Amino acid sequence: MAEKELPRLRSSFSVDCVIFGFDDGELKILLIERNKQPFKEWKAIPGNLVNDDEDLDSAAARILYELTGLSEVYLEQFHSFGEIGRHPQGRVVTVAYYAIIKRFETGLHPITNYAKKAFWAPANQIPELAFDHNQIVKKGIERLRNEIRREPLGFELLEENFTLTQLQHLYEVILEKNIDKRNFRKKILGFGLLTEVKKKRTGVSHRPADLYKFNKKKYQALKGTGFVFEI
Amino acid sequence: MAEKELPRLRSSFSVDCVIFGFDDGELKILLIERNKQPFKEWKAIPGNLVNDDEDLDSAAARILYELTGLSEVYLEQFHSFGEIGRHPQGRVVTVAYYAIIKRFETGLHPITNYAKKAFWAPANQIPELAFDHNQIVKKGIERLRNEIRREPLGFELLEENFTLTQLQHLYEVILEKNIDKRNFRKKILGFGLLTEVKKKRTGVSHRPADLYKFNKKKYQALKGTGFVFEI
DNA sequence: GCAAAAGTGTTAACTTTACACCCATGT
DNA sequence: ACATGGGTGTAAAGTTAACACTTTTGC
Repeated sequence: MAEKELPRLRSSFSVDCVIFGFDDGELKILLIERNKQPFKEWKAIPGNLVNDDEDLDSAAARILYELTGLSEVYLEQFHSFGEIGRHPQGRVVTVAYYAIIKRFETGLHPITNYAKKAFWAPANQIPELAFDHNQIVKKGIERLRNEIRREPLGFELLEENFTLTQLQHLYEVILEKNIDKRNFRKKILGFGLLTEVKKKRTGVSHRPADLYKFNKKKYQALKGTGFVFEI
Repeated sequence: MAEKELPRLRSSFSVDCVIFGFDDGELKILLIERNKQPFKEWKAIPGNLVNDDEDLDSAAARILYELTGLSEVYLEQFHSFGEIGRHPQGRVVTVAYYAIIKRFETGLHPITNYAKKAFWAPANQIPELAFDHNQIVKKGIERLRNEIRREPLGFELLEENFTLTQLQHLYEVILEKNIDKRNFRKKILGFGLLTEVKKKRTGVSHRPADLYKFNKKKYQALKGTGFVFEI
């Protein structure tokens, strides 16, 4: 902790975001190095106080945008944390969101002053973080693991066009189990939600894989009629 | 709305509880009639501001206790609501919890001043409520419906000893679908989590049903080894 | 031609669904 | 004896799990 006396805040609330990306065959989380007290220079997940004229969802979207420049992103509230001593300057309840972004799309140019820098850390090697952020990250990962089985979130983590092997690998990493290739393909193609696109995947020294993209509109329509995506 | 000018609150947070009971073959929700401005005399779900020296979970437990006298109860946070205009007196973010209680155990003696009276309303006939409480109730019911399929919450709604028909009926009402009697029994007994107790169910003019109770300890143990309860 | 990942079907095990009759009690 | 809900098993359909070889490309 090692903080000096800081002014007391009035009771207040904030939003913190667990931002997931997938790269190098790993699930990653976006961290910042804080540029402000308290916990100045500590690593943390992006978060900030909510403005008086701002919804929670808008605050989460703003924080994400300030950090990544991305705006059309899967973003969902998952839990609020309000232990008495979680913030050294006063009572701050935080509402935690998780976001899923296509990692490759963003160059991480924080247009905000609260982050000295931003970087990706592997989800299973998160360093000690400010506040109760380790707890928030833990709960966020749990939630992602649960949700990704019943909602087609995996596609949000990959480029628009992807191979079935990439997709399978993503599920294997997040769910921490091996999946049979043939059964996986049978099931995922059986949903009829993937459209095959021109064969590509060039530059690899082996047979090039077919590329697919996820048909989001079709999923939305099916979902309305009671269809449940389930891996 | 029809409220007169009221003092502005500082930005603050509260806890609201969707309290479920099951009775007369119906899912019920505990409502109060408010005794205080704003929304004095409106119907609402129980809720209150969180004290400065109180965790969110403790606040939820306190509110439940004040209303029902119950304390060892399934109680879980499910969503926070923070739209800008949701509270007429200022910015109040509320953290919503749902609680599941054995309906018969409590006599509803509110030991609190914020409720004029408390009463049970059928979950599908909720009147117009104060604040955004209708929205909170709606989301709470959705959550219960999802959770009850994967967590053995149904038992929390019944008396300690119950018949399989009662249990089946509960699932039918909450999930809004018919369930085959033989298949239901096969599955639920197959988990090995129900212990048969002395035959009773007296006073009914037909063959008396066997009574069972849920073995919570066994469930906890199994859960630790990866077992998933699923209806 | 070799290394590397892509692609492809069948069978057995298991799970889910559908379905109908006799039983124990109170009146 | 009759009305009422309690209790029971089997077979077909569907789903999941296990498993191995050929194909296409770059080098």
